[in-house]
Amino acid sequence: MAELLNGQKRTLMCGEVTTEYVGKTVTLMGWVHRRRDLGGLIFLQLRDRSGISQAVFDTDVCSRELLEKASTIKLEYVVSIVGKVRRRIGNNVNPNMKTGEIEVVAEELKILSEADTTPFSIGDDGANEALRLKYRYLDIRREQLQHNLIVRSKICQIIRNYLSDNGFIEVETPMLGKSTPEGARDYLVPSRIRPGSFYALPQSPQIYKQLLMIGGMDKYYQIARCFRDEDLRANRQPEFTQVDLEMSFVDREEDVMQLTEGLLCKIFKEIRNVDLPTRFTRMSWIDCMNLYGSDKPDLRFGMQIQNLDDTVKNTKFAVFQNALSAGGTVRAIVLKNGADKLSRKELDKLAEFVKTYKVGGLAWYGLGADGVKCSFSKAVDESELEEIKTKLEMQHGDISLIVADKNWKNAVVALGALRCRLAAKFELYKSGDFACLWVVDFPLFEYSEEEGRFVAMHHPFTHPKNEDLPFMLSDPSRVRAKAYDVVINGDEIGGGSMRIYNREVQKTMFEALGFTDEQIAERFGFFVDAFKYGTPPHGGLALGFDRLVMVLTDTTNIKDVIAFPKMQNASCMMTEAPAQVDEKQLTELRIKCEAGDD
RNA sequence: GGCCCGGUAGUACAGAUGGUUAGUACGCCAGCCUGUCACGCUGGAGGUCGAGGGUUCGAGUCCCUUCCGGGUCGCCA
Repeated sequence: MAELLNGQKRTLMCGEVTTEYVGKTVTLMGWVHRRRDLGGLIFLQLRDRSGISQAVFDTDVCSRELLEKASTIKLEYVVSIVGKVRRRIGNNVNPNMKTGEIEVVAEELKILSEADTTPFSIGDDGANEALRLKYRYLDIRREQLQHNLIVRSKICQIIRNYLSDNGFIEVETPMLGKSTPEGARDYLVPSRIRPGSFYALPQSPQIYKQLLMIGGMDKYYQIARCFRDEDLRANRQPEFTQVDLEMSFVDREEDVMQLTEGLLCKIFKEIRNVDLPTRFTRMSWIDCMNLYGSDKPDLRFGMQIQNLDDTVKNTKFAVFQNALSAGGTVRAIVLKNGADKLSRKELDKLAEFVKTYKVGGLAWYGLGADGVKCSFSKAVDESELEEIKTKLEMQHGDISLIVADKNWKNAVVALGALRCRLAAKFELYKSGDFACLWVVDFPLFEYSEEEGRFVAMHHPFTHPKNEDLPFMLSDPSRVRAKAYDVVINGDEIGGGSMRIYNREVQKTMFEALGFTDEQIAERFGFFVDAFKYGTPPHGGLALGFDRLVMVLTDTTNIKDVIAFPKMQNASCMMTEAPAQVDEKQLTELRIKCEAGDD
C-alpha cells in the first residue's frame, strides 16, 4: 500500500551521498533501480536524476517488520528511505559506482508509489525506439536521456550568460505569424475570428529579428522554437530549437563569426573540457565542394577529392571520355591501405551507394597484395593506370575510387558522401575529436532549373560581398554572399549572414531575382516597408541548438536530445498527435471535413 | 514518391536447405538464501512468429499483397 509523504523532507539526492556523510542520518527519495534480496539481507538501489545509492536492510540493525516490508518492494516503486550513512569496507566497496564507498543502513522505509512492471527495463539500453517513444516518460528515466537533457539545459545556461554578458537582449517573437511562400512548408493554424485565414508557425524568427534591429534593440537573441513541415531525418525534427541572434552596426562577417567562436569555445570547455581553437578554419564554399563534395565537410579526416580531368583527358575508357566530352569531370578519392579491405562485393555495394547520388557508378583502381585490381583495366592502357597512380600519389595497398559525371557537382557530392561512409566504416576518426570550420563565400544565387531563374541560396536579404556588387545583374553566378555556416564534424551547426540594409542594393537584389514590384509588395510588403525608416547595418546567425547538443553528447540521433520528439512520420507515439478533432471544433473554424476522404 | 534494413513471449535476440511440442537470456510469478552489486539456486507461467492471401501433405521459413518502425534520396530559401 502506498503511503503519504506527510511533509517528510528529502535531505540529499541519491548520487550526492559521499563518505563525508558517514555517520549522518539522511533521507533519500527515488525509484527502486535494482533489488537484491538475499533472504535475511536486502539491498535496494535507489535512483534519482543525480545517480544511484545503495540502501541495505539488515536485521542486525532494522526490525523484522521493516525487512519484510522491503521484501515486497518491486522495481520502479517510488520510495523514501531514512537511514544512517555507513562506510563500506573491504570487498563490500563497489569501485564501479560513484557512491560505491558508502551505503545507507535503512531505518525507515515509505512506499510512496507502487509501480507495474515497466514495458521495458529502465536499466538496459536497446529497447525498440518506437516502444521507448510510446513510454517516453520511462525512457527519460534512463541514464543516457537524463544526461543528455541535463547537458542540454547546461548549454542553454551558458548561452544565456554569454550573450547577456556581451550585451544581447532576449526577446520573444510570435509563434503565430504569417505564412511565407519561400522556403520550407509551413505548419498552419486556422483562424477562428477570420474563417478561411491561417497563421503560420515560424520556420525561424528571421524577419522579426531584423525588425528588432530596425526597432533599435541593437543586439538580440532568443532560444527559439521553429517549425518546418518537411520530412524527418536522423538529425531533423519538425519542431526544433534555434539559438537565434542578430547584432546591429556591423557589416563584416567576422563580427558575428568571432562572437560565435567565443560562445562555442566556452560551451565546449565547460561541457567537455575541450579547448576548441579560438579561431576556426575558414574555407570557401567552392573549396569545400571541390575538396570534400559537401558544403558541410567533416574535417576530422583527410581523403580529399582529387581532380583527374587532365590525367585521363586522352582516355579510351568510355565512361570517363563521355563525362569529359559532355563538359563534366572525373574525380577520385584514395582510401589508404584500402585495397585489401574492400572486397569485390563491398565495392559493388559502394557503387550502389554512389548511384543514389545521381551518378552512373563507381570505378576503382587498387594496389592490393594480390596485385592490381581495377574495374576498368580492360578499357585502358597500363600507362594510364600509372599516370592515375602518380597523380593520386597512391602507395602500395591503396585503392582509389573514381566517379565520372557530366555534372561536376553530382560527381563531388557522390564522392563526398562516399568519403564519409568509408571514414565511418574504417573509423578514420575517434569520438572526442572535434573539427570546427566556417564555410564562407557562399554563392549569393543558385540557378533553379525548376523555376528557370536565379533564386537566393540563403534568402533575398543576404548582403552580397562588397567587391561583387557590380556583377549582380551582369553575372549573378559569380556573386558571393556575406554568408557563413559553422560546421562541426560534418554537421551544419549554424549559419547566418550580413543583411542588406541599403535600399539600392535591395532593389538590385530583387531585380536579379526577377521579382516585379507587385511580387515584392505581395511577398515581402511590410518587411520591405520597414527598411525605409532607418535601418542599421546588421547581421546575425542561428545555431541549431539540438544539433549542437548532439555533438556535445556524442549522439547521431536528434531524438536523443529532445524530451518528447516525433517519429519519422511526424507523429507522436505517446500522445498520438496529430489526431482527429471534434466536429464542433471544425465547425467553429468553418473547416469542412469531406466525407470519404482519400 | 523512390531505394535499403527490420517486425518471432513483457524486453533483447536465435531459429541453413520448408518437417516432432518455436528456443536462449533478462524480466515476471512461487519458493530458498545475511554482504549482494548484472546476486545466486530450484520450480513455474508466458507466443495470433505484424496482418491477409497463396504454394505445399506440411510455412516463423518460399511467393504475392498490405500495415508498422528505422535509415536514406527527393525535400529542408
